[in-house]
Amino acid sequence: MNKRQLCAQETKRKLISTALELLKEKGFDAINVEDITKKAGVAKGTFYTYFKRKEDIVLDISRVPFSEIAQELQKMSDLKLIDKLTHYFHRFMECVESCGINTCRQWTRDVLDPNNVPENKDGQKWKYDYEMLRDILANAVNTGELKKDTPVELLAHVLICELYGMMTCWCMSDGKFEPLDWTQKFCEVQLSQIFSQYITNK
Amino acid sequence: MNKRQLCAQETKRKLISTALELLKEKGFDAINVEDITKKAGVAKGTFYTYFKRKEDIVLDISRVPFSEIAQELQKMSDLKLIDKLTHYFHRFMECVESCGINTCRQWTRDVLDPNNVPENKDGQKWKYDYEMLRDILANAVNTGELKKDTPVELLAHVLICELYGMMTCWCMSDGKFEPLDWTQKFCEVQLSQIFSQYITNK
DNA sequence: TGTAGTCATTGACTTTAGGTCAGCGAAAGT
DNA sequence: ACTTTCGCTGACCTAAAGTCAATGACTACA
Repeated sequence: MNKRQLCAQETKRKLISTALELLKEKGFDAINVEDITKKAGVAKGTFYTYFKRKEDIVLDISRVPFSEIAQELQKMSDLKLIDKLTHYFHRFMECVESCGINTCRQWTRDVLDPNNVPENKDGQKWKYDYEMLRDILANAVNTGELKKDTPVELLAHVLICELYGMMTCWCMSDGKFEPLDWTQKFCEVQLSQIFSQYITNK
Repeated sequence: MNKRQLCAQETKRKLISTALELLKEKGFDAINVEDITKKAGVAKGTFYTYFKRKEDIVLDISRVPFSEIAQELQKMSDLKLIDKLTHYFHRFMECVESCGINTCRQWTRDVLDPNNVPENKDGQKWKYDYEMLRDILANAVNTGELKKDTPVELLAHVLICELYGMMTCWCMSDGKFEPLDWTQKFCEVQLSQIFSQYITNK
């Protein structure tokens, strides 16, 4: 990687971190592209070298932390199903919370943006999350931790709805509850409940 | 109500129904205020007599159908808890689906809009829905259908997250699954599961 | 029935901010 | 040393949200 590429990478990183700061502080609608570029020390046009639209930078902000969760899960294949799911829920909400409610709110709005929903775009993130959960469950069926007749897809769908719903409700509530507390309670009280009739005692 | 007020009411109704048509067809971002007013046969300025911002009309579209659900539930006080909840989930998703995915998507984006989140604004709709569910559960505790030690708030929260999550995921999926089918399956397979340890056999 | 007042309606106008692009110059390639 | 590449610049463009003074049909009251 040569000097020019390093500079470009640094500029993009600077834009993303500056945008995150401003988003946390003021929210997406209250800032404009020039606010971001001025604070980052570049010209307005530079923004559009890295992001097609103002909204796109929000999706980039979350990309790194979320991709880490997937990597973590692969290293935990020996954990029990409930513990694995608890970890996933916990880490997901941890990412959500660390980005701040303004960022998370705009991220959700972005993902619901018709421009991002079509195939292969960021609106499909929910699908990767769903598939990850489905694979975890399917794996538990294979290892015999869950019964053969477990409705894997339905349960994965229930879980993904719960997760995204928790995030959505948190944003709607304007941060009136602690997402990590609720997640923990949910995992403690409801996770085993949801799986009770499918879990074996192996 | 005099002629002038009737005309005004009719104009607003016309704007709302025209907007719903256009939203279903093209989506929020693809239409502008003039598209709505032209098709409704009024001038652009008239729009702003009834709605402060372009976004506000979407919230009004959903107000009537959703308020009907609350009324229905009050007439069903003799139903069993699970049946009551099943009805609520079913009717909620029916409203969601009948508005069309574009409208629903924008409605969710609207409700997440920082301008609508503060106290007393439409962003708090989730709270009314949560309170409605909480009251249904609290009532079931009073009648003895649920045990005294039922964690009413946690369960109401789980349900509201599931409901809003289902809607959010449907929008994100670009309509790749049938919300009514999924709701029905969820109610059949999971509702009794969620309450299993709290339900009495009275 | 006449007249003063109200208010829904109008559409030209303002404003704002997202997005474009031709040109620049430092770095890379030869 | 010369050419090419490409990240960066910022003045400029443009679309569309939102404003407002003027209008005239309707209401209210004498």
